[in-house]
Amino acid sequence: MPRDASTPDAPARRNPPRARTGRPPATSREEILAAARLVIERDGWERLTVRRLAAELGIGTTTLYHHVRDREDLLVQLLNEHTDRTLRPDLPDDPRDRVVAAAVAMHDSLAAWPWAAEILTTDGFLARLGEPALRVVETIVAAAIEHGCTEEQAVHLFRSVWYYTVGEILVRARTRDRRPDALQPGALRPGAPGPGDPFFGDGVDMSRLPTLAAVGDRWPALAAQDTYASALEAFVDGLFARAAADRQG
Amino acid sequence: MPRDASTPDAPARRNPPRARTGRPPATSREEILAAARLVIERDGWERLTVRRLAAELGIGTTTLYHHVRDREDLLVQLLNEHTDRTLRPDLPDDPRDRVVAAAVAMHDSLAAWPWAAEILTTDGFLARLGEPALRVVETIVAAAIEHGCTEEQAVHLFRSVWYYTVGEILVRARTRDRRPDALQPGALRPGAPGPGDPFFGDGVDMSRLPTLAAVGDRWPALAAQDTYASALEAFVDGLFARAAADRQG
DNA sequence: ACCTGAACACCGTTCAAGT
DNA sequence: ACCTGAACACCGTTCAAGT
Repeated sequence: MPRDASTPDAPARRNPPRARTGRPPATSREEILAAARLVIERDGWERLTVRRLAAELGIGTTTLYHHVRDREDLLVQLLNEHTDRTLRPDLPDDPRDRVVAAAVAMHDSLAAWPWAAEILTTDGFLARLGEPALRVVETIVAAAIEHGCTEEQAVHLFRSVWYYTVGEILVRARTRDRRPDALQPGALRPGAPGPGDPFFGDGVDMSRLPTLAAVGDRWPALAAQDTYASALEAFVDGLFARAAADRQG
Repeated sequence: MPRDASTPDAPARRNPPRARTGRPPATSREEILAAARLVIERDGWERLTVRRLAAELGIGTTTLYHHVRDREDLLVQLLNEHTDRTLRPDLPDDPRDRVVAAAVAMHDSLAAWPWAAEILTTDGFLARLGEPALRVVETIVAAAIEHGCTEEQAVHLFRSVWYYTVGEILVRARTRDRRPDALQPGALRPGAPGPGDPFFGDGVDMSRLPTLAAVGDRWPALAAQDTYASALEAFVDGLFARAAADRQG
């Protein structure tokens, strides 16, 4: 029976107070996470599989399952380690600005690791977050209450901001770079849209969609502009205004 | 060389004006989509694979690739057919209300099919949408312009609303039902959180997260409440206000 | 006490050949 | 003109055994 795979190695295990019995461990949580980062950096995020990671470490695939519960557990541990290192927001005094700053910090930390997209939406993800990430959640909910929200409104506000943030990261992570010089696999496939093709209307009659037809090929360029923070501010202001109105009656 | 797999069968093919040569087609786009819907309804969305779908139709796996370009193309066709049937929003006269109504209609149509989550974020998804879905995009962008937005602001507004909507659908689709009577696979696994366990703080010191500690176990119940439409209204109002302020200087 | 080969039960996609 | 078996190149996960 393996020891609990999702818990970090107990200190006693790494600094044994007495001689251990049996085989020494072939690897550790730290080595596994380091190897995973190496694979991601060297071969790309798509190449990080349980089998590949084991091969990278020179251990049997099965052995990995003594240190991580499953693939998802590996990913959550990797992300928690990443937020541990990168999520240190500067927090303004004003509660409204604090909500925005905390959300932007969370967004930037997650968006910097495209593979985060794969686990952002898994069940109970929020509850599996490590302390640095939970601190940001705490910051947002507490600031919303400080601004005048009820506890319930504050939780709803966080959740709405979270949906927006997750959606932005997910869509962006899967949107291939459309710069003209970006050479993509499949870019020259006969069916693939090229620079000369219209963005909308592959077989659609655009005469009944005049606004989209007018935007036309400018859509991808407009969509590529980063308006996350500015729309977030609008969202937070709108949510605060609505919450205040709801409290009034 | 197969004919273009992503285009619907030409009418001439289904009603041949003269005798065809060669083998008659073993299946059609319509039969494939109908079989896919059957597999989803009967076996669940996770079970819809290219191989299973071919087996369901009684044809070789390879044959399917004459009718769909790849798995993603199958999914997009399936979703376009779904929106074709379900996306018929009632549109109010007021532009602001029209943006909200169109976004809610789009949300409800997509949220009703949990498997939509898998393709919502694929590259160029918006451009591959069918006419009913594009009509909703048109509605939102046009209404934003009617409300006073520039074309650019209107596109950005749509995109922000889209991120929020996609995030909501994705997170909800992957959040398992937490009602006490919901029996889940793995629910009795030793490591899985039970009703008695705290929601937050699996190994985290909650004393430094007082607000989350105070919310505690009530979080999942609060998170389960549907506030999509109400937060959407706040978002749209906030975006309109900000766009107006930006135009002022 | 810890590690592992081999197997289970699958995937999406493509090639070279049928019919 | 249309269809297909077989293969390619993989997956995550688990079992019954090693050492």
